[in-house]
Amino acid sequence: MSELLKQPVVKDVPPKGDDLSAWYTAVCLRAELVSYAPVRGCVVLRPFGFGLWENLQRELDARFKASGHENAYFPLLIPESLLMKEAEHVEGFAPEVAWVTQGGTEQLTERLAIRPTSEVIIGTMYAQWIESHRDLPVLINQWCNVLRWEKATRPFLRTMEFLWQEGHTAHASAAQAREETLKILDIYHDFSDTVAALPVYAGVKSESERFPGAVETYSIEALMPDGKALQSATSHDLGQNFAKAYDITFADADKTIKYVYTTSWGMSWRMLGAVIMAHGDDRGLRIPPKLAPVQAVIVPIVRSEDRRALEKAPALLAALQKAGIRARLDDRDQKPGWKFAEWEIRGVPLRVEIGPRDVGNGTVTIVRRDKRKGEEGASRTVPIADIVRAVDAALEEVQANLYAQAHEFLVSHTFVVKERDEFLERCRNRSGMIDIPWCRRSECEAFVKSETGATTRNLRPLDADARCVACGEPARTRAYFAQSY
RNA sequence: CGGGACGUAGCUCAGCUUGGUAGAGCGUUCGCUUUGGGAGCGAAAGGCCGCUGGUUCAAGUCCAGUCGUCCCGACCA
Repeated sequence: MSELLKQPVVKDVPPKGDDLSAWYTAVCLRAELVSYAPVRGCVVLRPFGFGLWENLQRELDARFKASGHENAYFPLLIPESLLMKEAEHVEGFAPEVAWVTQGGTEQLTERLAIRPTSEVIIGTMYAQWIESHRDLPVLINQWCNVLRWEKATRPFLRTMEFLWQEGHTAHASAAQAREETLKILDIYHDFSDTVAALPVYAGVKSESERFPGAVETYSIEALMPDGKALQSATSHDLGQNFAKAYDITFADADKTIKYVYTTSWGMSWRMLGAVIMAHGDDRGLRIPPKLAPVQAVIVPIVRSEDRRALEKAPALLAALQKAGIRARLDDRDQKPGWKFAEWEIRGVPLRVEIGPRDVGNGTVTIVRRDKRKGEEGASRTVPIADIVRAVDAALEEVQANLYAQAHEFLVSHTFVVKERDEFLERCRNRSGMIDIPWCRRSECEAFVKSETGATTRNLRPLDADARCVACGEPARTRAYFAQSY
């Protein structure tokens, strides 16, 4: 048999390396994360996909709460007159705002924007709520949907309507606002590392990549297998820009009236797109255990004359669930091989097999999704009495291994470049994250973009005097350049 | 929003050039045999040929418009 024919055959999922776009879309649909809806640019988030979102939500929300934030909910619609107040902000979002112009059968006298983000409506409310320095800080987050009239869309990465969380805080001083902005950046970084198993670069955005109306924007940036970067979350220090536009003032301890300093920050379901693309393989998804809606699926193997495995399985399921493991029993009338393939496409981290052999021996077989079939450590057989401990341990191993693989990819595709020609060529051919000393000039960035398609992803402090690799001017920062999603 | 491709069964597609009875594979349903890597045989169901209009005795097929999808750019989380 040829090497080609020995490869596992996966129906409906093209090889990841051939065409990442085709693979990505096929996997999202085939794993039943999303369906296309009869609405342009929108998707239905199916139960398995929503399960991913719920886990992201639970993990992030816990971190927000632990750092003193509370959840609230603000309206979907924003009156046009309010939206227009912050000039830079309006200009940034104008091309992608959708408008409600009619209510019932009557034309509205004032158009209502469907929120593309909620700085405006939340800022307006903060102006009413905040009077004294004793009212600060205000630390509020909301989980909601937003709408942006996108021209080209893909599941999770860019849809017109998407789910996200947006935090909005108000502070008495610039230093406190900056501290908050960075604290949230750390939370996103930690979430990405420990839950999504996705190493990222965190840093500040260049001027041209900054959020409309922000003083500084910070981001975490992940690297995708095709060498393009994916901005996975942003945290904005808005300074007093929004406070001045929406008149958010407070009486300080020194009896003077001052504008507050605000921040805003968000992570969307785009993060799930990053997880799908970064971790998946030719057999489908590989979901980090901490995000997986189903962490372990029990597949009983029965024969017509021997159905004992099916009888044993519910007790295994109960044991796992009692230990807090998100387990599922697949007792459908399908062949085992069919179920193996099905759950692999869906990226369930562990499969627990119990068949006649296991029943005889009092064991179960645990198979890891992150490893290839036959790879060392891919499967282990353990006594039934040890199932909870063994599954827990294996889940941790999968989580750690997915991170390690993604980390290896990021490190091996980050290039510290000193020569201009090499820099431009690596930007052009999507080598990965191209790390250079940079002059921080918008003209320089614009030139690189027009030449190669790459822009700065984010910046961090310069460690030693150097010249900008792109243009030769004195460098003022280090920058990661890459083409981006 | 520019360039390109495409909308026919749940899915992947053939049929269109040259107008004349709606097709295949996979999937689905039922039955029997199977079950440690996507089973076999038999039977069945399943279609406003994206939508609107035009040409024609006759349109899946030709023409126009429209909506949607995918790819490549520009824009964006």
